[in-house]
Amino acid sequence: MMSSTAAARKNREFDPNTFLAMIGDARKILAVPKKQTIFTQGDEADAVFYVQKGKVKLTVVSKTGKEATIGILGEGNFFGEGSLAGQALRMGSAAAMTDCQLLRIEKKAMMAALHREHAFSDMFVAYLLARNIRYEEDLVDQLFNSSEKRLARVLLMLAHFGKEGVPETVVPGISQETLAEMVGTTRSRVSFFMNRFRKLGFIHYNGGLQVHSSLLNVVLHD
Amino acid sequence: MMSSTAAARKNREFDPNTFLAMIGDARKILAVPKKQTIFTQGDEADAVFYVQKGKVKLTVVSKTGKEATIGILGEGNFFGEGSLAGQALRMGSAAAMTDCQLLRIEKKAMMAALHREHAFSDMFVAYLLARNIRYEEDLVDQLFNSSEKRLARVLLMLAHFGKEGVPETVVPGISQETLAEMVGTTRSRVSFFMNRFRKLGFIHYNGGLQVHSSLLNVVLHD
DNA sequence: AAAATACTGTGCAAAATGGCTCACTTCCCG
DNA sequence: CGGGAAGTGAGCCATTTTGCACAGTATTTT
Repeated sequence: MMSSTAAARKNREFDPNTFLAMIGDARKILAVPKKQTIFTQGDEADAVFYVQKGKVKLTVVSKTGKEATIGILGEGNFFGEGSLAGQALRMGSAAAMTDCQLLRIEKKAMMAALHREHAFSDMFVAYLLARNIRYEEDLVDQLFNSSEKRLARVLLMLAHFGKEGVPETVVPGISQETLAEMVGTTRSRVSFFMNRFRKLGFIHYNGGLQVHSSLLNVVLHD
Repeated sequence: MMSSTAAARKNREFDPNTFLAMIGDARKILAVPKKQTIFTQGDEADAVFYVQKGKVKLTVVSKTGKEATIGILGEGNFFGEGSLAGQALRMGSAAAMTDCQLLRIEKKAMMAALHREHAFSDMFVAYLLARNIRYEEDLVDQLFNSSEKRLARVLLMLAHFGKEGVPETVVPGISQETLAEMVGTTRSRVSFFMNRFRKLGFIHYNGGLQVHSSLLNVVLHD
């Protein structure tokens, strides 16, 4: 789940401008206001998106109605790439968590660019590799850890940690419900652990939610 | 987890020969006997592998000693690609489950080929996209489903289902222990469910383990 | 073929989790 | 500004899952 932090950091190499230049004009810049839907599970999938600014939430709804949050993407991330691999329909939904500036790139144009420009496909391969690593980590996390540790990990990944490990405010307006969907547990459980973390001084409410790096102890220790 | 079936099917386009031709000679063909280790978590990572024949198991060991199986890869799959993304050390281990024929490609050669040959990088991008989709599915599966359903899904993915949905023997010699590591539960739980599946006629022991497609009902229904 | 190993089927108590309810508190919108 | 919707903190109890422990059955090894 999530990805902003780690991915964005690893993806410094993806310069939006260089990127833009390569696509030509089969791309549109979209200004999406907070809370607006970008696409919905089941829609036809014929374009890839790139986040230039803002945060996007990806979710999936199961046959039984349960909802899961697959990731929260920030600047420098792609989403909707499934379409490139032949998925005709969106397997999940995407919505803006904050006001966003997105790039919408037609599947055709994207594939043409990938095939044409070395630098572009090099970049995209690097991106996909980074993404793969993150999915693998998430999966391992699910296989190994308890919901408490998974929550701690999600919080740490959502926190940016500015210059000196200074606690930074986590994506403002992320509800316990969403956290539960990312961790794969219930909201009441999240509430329970959040309070525990607060009592132990690992997190702090100050208008927004702040995460202290000592929360790492929860992830590392038993 | 796993991947042989789905991935292998989607990856028909990856013709080993075409593939081989593009790499030049910075690749070695390895014949790895069953049960032999290919690389170990913590080793230096300076090459990518490609499965030409056989099954390979990828595992990770947690700080607390727990073991998880990330995937079982068959023909047409790559592994160890983390190295391409800058991971200096192996994040997990790889071992041959059957006698294998592998291609070992030096990181340098791989990156050069990706940068040089359009067709090759097109192919690799397609591969990575497919891989991403599988990881996403696995993650969603973990977030949504009970361990019983996850086990059912793993069994279905391991089964090949030849021509007409005919039950095929699952990777011979896969222990309940390994299944437990893939599903993210305990062996006793796997034993419990396997017996349930057997009593309900979803699976069948005949020398090896056979999976009946009706097992799908477990995944689909409540 | 005997001995040593690996696998599997069960049973059980302890611990973790899922699902609800209910009482606040906040925040947003008309 | 009031009302309503959304988000939180708690508590409770039925289930599920974990963690062992053990005995019986294959498999391998020597």
